[in-house]
Amino acid sequence: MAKKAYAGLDFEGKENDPLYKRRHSLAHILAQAVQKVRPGTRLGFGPPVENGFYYDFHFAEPISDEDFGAIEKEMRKIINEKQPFERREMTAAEAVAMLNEQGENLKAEYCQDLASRGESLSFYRNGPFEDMCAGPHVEHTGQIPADCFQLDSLAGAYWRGDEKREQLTRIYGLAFDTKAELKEFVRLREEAKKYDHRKLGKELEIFMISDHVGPGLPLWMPNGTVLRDELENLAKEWEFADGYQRVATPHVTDGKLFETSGHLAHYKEGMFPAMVVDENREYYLKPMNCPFHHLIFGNRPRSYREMPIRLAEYGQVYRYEGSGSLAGLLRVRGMCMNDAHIYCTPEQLKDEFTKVLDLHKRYYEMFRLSHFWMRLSTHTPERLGDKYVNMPEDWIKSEAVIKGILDEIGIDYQIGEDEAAFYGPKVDFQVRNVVGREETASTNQLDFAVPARFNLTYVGTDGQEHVPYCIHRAPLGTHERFLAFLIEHFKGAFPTWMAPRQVVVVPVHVENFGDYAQKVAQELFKLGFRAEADLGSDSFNKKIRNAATSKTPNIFIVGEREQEQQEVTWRRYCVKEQQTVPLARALECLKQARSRRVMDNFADVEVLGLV
RNA sequence: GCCGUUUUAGCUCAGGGGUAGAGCAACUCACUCGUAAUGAGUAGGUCCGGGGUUCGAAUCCCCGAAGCGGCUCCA
Repeated sequence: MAKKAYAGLDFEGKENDPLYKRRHSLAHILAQAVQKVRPGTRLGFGPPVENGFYYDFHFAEPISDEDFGAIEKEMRKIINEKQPFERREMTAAEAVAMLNEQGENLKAEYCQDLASRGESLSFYRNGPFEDMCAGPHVEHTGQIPADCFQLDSLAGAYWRGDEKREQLTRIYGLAFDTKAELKEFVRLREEAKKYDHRKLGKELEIFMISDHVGPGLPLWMPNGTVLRDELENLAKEWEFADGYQRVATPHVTDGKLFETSGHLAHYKEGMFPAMVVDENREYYLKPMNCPFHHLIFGNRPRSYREMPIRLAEYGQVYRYEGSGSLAGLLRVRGMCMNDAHIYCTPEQLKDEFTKVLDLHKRYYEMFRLSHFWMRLSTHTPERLGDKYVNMPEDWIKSEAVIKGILDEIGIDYQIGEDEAAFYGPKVDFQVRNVVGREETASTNQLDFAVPARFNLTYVGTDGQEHVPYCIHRAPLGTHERFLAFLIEHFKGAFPTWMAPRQVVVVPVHVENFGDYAQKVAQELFKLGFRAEADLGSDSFNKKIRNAATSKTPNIFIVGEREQEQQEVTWRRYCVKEQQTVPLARALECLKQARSRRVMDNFADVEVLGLV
């Protein structure tokens, strides 16, 4: 069931899909229009993509999205002209000569490469425009509805994805089957902005990023810290049950540690620069926890009898991410990993790796993340000794083991060729949440190289020393990314067990029922709930509104009847109906919801039925 | 890091060469209300930072920072 990955998109077998063809043809139409509006513009690539198409251009003069109107107008004109697409083939020499004569040096270069690989070159012409292209296309431009596309955005993009090459200007366009679908896509995208974790994180006071500290270094506010703590408690419980032991290690270290591990050789530019102190020792902020765990494992001789050894840590790490790639909590420079390293024997590898993948599934199912798939990142033999450790047999063997496990588990997976870590293959989990954000939630690696560098061994049944395998695993990835993802998935409304404020008690009238409200809040507080009575001077309606806009999962309303009967009227954030129940029962239900980690932020989940 | 773009009160935003405006939030007073905004008042700004042009810059120009959309990278 392995699929070939196409840069995050799966176009396999879609070339003949009519929408794919229209998007592809629209890219050509865009290029034709741009060259009309801006003569002398050179062409890069212009493929169809998930929601439309793009084309990369090299402009003589900078362009802005204010030019979109003119370009779109030209595109619609081309569509009106019903230009037929005509395919022709050329020899490489002819094509290169023609492209060079046209001044299309980028295309000519690519053409050269294809020709040297002996590939045949096809060209598509429509109207005055011709582009080297594998096709297929619509028969004529009139087959594209003029109201089903729009130009979307402008972006920089390197020629052939290489940052050392020319920076081109990419124009993105959206295109769908119908105008309604286009409008719906734009609407949903706007809607999703309301749930962006950066917006909700600010509104709900979850985290802040201050320029006084620096970009990519989030400060977790009280509400956000509750979320982290709850997540951490969950992980601790599950890891305890799975036989993990917790460890804690420093944020800085002598750089020799990362020389030994190989990280300094492979990822130095991704680390904060060294601090030189005492006797010119170079200290680094740690970008990874593994070498520390390796030292703990290697602290004394180990026997096969105590394997596997599973060392877990919520470890804070620091990576110098490029300034342009920072994004809210999704890409930061200081982050806390749900990290662990499992040291095991070759015989235990399959079992341990399977358990790790199963743990992922448990988390995703629990958080109702139903759209996830795996990506197996493998090595390429040509880059052994350079990007990858030169241990060809271990690569082949371990990739086969992991493939076997993935096929057995039966979750969809893609192969990411040439994307492994330097010390072994990776298995990433890719997740999509309810607002459509797609992220790598966690990356897990098999490591058959670094333990040996730390001289890690265990004594086997044969009395000989063996080097253990190491599984790096982080099912919740980092606090930062995972919570960013959850904030959006939950649209800011957390289940009772996680919610920063779990219950707010609202009296109908403060003077008359304020004392009872306070008593209810006290009861909740005694049970360890994060609860509060709203005794302020706002109107009753305003208090309900405040409780709702703060996305507090439970509102307890108390008035005359509730006070007399020792009841509360329970209104859940996500549910329209409310119910009046005895206080004792409400407390018991909440306790259950908390201890069972019920996902009561979803409307279909019942809470009152828990007792 | 690269390309494009944005930055005005705690928040969301309007304005624009003659030294700033709204709503919400905050604070004060009155109101005490049965299911999503009670009313009145008060206070609040180095218009991102630095330089330049100008009689005068928040507004125009240059440099920088940060945010956003992409690209590159992502142990």
